[in-house]
Amino acid sequence: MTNSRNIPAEEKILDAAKRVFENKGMVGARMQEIADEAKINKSLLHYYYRSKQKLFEAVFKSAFNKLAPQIDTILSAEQPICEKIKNFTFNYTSFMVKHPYLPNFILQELNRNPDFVKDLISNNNIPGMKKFNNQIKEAVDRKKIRPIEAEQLFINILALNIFPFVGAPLLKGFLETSDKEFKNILEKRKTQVADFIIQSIKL
Amino acid sequence: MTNSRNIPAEEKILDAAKRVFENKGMVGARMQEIADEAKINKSLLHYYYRSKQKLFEAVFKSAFNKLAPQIDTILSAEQPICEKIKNFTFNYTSFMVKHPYLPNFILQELNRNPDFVKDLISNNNIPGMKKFNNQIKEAVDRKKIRPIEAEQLFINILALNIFPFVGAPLLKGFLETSDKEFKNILEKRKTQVADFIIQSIKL
DNA sequence: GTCTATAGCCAGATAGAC
DNA sequence: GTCTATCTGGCTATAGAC
Repeated sequence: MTNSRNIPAEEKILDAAKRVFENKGMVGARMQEIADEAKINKSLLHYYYRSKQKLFEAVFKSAFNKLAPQIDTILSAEQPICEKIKNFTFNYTSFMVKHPYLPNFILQELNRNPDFVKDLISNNNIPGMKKFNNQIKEAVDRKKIRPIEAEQLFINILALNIFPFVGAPLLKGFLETSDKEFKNILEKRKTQVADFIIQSIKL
Repeated sequence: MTNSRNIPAEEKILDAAKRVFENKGMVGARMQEIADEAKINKSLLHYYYRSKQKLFEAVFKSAFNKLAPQIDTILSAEQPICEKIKNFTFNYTSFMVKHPYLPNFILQELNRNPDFVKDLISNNNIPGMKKFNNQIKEAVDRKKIRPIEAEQLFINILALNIFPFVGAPLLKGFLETSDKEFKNILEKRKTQVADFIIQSIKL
């Protein structure tokens, strides 16, 4: 029964909530700020989402459901390993440049409440490590790549791709770069990270 | 004029504040919880540190001053590049296994307030990238390592070492490992990360 | 569905006795 | 220096008119 001509209030709220929560986190966010951002009365937030916690969960799930499929491609896409790494690196970094707060938001909230992960991953039909494990074992056995454990390779791939966004302020500090220069560095990483990894595992 | 026989209150407060802030962050921490943790009356916190903000800053600076010198060794230690990477990886991971909340705390707060970095790094007589830049350029020119930009290598080294701690809940979820197994994986990284990097840059 | 007003709680900070 | 009691403000959440 929502007003169907304009953008429905429920949607405006969720959009605003995403912006505020992703910036300030669950604890730092204020319902008033979300209402202002949505240009809507504060009590409507409760009308549509009952509580701050419920609104937060809607935002968090939506964010996680954006990130998880990206990561999943590394695990289960049907591609030779090197091609996979190249594609993932390029796609992931392109995506994150557009949503730079996303990884930080997710990691911050997961560290606050580590139990979240289990629900989310099992609900999200993620095939887990099995397939990736097999792919790496096979590639090692057939002497296509140097011996490496699938787990360690997986961590390395995620680390090299995700950390530049989570650690941006630290990196900017040590590198003494402006925001613009840093963006440039990220741009280069779209291809260089894959090269770095492949160089390390190729025979 | 502080009581000098027992552990001084000021010190007990700072210790307790470290534990609480590093767990909950500035916004999530409660003065009452810090007081309880220190087994001290809440108003003493204000007596010694005036405000939550001031207490937080003391904790944050102390944390940053633990982390920064570690990172600095990558930039300015007098060692051949490969040896440097091996030492850093081993030392950093050993250190972080003992303080697993530290990197997450620092990154979270830096993302909340990115301007912090400038003060901290300039006050901390960190020589910056210059030396590292020269070292890498020279190694490349003398054909000791494959061509790579110092900035990118620096980011890669930090990413591979820091991310496993910041991203632990996410990684545990995807890898489907228990805490114990994950600790084991980290243990292996003390040497494997260096091998991974060196493999990638060696000729 | 949308608004105003306010209840109810909790946290940081201070006053003031000892 | 340390304690108890309390002020003050800010925030989530709800009641109730329209």
